[in-house]
Amino acid sequence: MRILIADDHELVRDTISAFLEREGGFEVTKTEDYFSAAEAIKKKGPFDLVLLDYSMPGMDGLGTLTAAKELNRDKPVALISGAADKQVAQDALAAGAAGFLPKSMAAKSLISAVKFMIMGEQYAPLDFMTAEDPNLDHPLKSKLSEREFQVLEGLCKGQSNKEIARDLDLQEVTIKLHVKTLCRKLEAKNRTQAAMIAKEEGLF
Amino acid sequence: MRILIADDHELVRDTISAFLEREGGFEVTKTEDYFSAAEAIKKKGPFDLVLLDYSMPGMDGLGTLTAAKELNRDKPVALISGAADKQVAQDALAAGAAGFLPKSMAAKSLISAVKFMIMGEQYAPLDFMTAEDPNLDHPLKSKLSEREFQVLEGLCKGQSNKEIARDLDLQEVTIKLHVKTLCRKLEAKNRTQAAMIAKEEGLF
DNA sequence: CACCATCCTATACGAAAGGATAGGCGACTA
DNA sequence: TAGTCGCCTATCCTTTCGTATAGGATGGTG
Repeated sequence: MRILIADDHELVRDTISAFLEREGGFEVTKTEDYFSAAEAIKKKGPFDLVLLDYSMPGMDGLGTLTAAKELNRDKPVALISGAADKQVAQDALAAGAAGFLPKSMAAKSLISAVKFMIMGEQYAPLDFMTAEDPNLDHPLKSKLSEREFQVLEGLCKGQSNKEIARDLDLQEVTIKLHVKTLCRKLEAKNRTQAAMIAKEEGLF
Repeated sequence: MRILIADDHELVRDTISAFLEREGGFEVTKTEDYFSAAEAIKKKGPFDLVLLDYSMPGMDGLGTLTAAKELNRDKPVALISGAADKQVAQDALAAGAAGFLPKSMAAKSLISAVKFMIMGEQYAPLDFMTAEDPNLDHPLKSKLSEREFQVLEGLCKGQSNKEIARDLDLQEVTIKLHVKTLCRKLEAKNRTQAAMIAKEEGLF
């Protein structure tokens, strides 16, 4: 079985390929960017599996991935990434990627995953895909002040301004103020919409 | 490789086992309920993989699954199901199941999945796990009348009663009524909480 | 220091929401 | 036919929300 691995981090590239060769008995070709990967695919015919780093020179989103897949005559092409989040993984799989491999995954699982994808299945670590998106420091949290954030939490519980005021030991008018500014920042036109936006962001 | 498959539907049991034997070269043992499955595990030693139907005589939730796993000396035990939803699958995987196989899956993928699980990995169909839970006829939908449901949708968009009334071509007072009864049914104390409840149910 | 931002409070007013009660209408059922 | 139920409308009233405007307290910064 022949595998192409393209990653600009030499360490990653070499350890993964060494492991695949030694433990999995695969024949591995290595390149360090997308351009040379494309070259390799053209020259050395379709590989049984192509692993592309999501963030390396030449990679420009999912278009590059589908291009690679065409080059490889529709044989499986998967993404490797150290940083990308669940959303990217889902999009990639929807776009026809054979799989998504976080660099954090266990080496042993890597072999299984590679074999799995070569068989034509789609792979992604279940815990990775299932995990609630902690959204890396919520974009909201940085926009809102501490107080506004607390008030937003109250909104999400369906509390009235008065109740929130009691909980935070403030006056009701103050809560009103926070609700207003908070709605402006979230581009919500009222408390209900603000609460829904927070919910959609996976907050609370 | 030795596999045990336990399913009370004879057709399912036989077709799957026949396929696994012919195409995968596995040695398959069949039983029709959990009790005889447990017997088989005790007698014929640990299997490389045990497939349990989620709804067959003797199965009582996830406890039965972990029990089977112990019996099988911690070798992989997976669930098969025709009807169970994503939530069950997630819980099963969290409880240590080796995988979750909907009966709808392609036979070819079944072989891959079985091999994958025998290697010690966790398997579940990505599209199944990723899909938004259409929650089989939302429990809410049955409690609420058609109108109330439409109004709830408006609430989730953060619309005012007036806006909802315009959209549904009704009077504002009517919307108020629906909001009130809808809140009572959902045990929400106001529109915001009702919207949050709907959101949590994965609605809209 | 003056300046600015954030947070808190106060007063006031119009808009919206929430609650109660009552009645009309169509559909279904005993 | 009368009774029931879901849906719609109406009136009345209270509470809550949303907005505006103004001012005080604090803490950091040039």
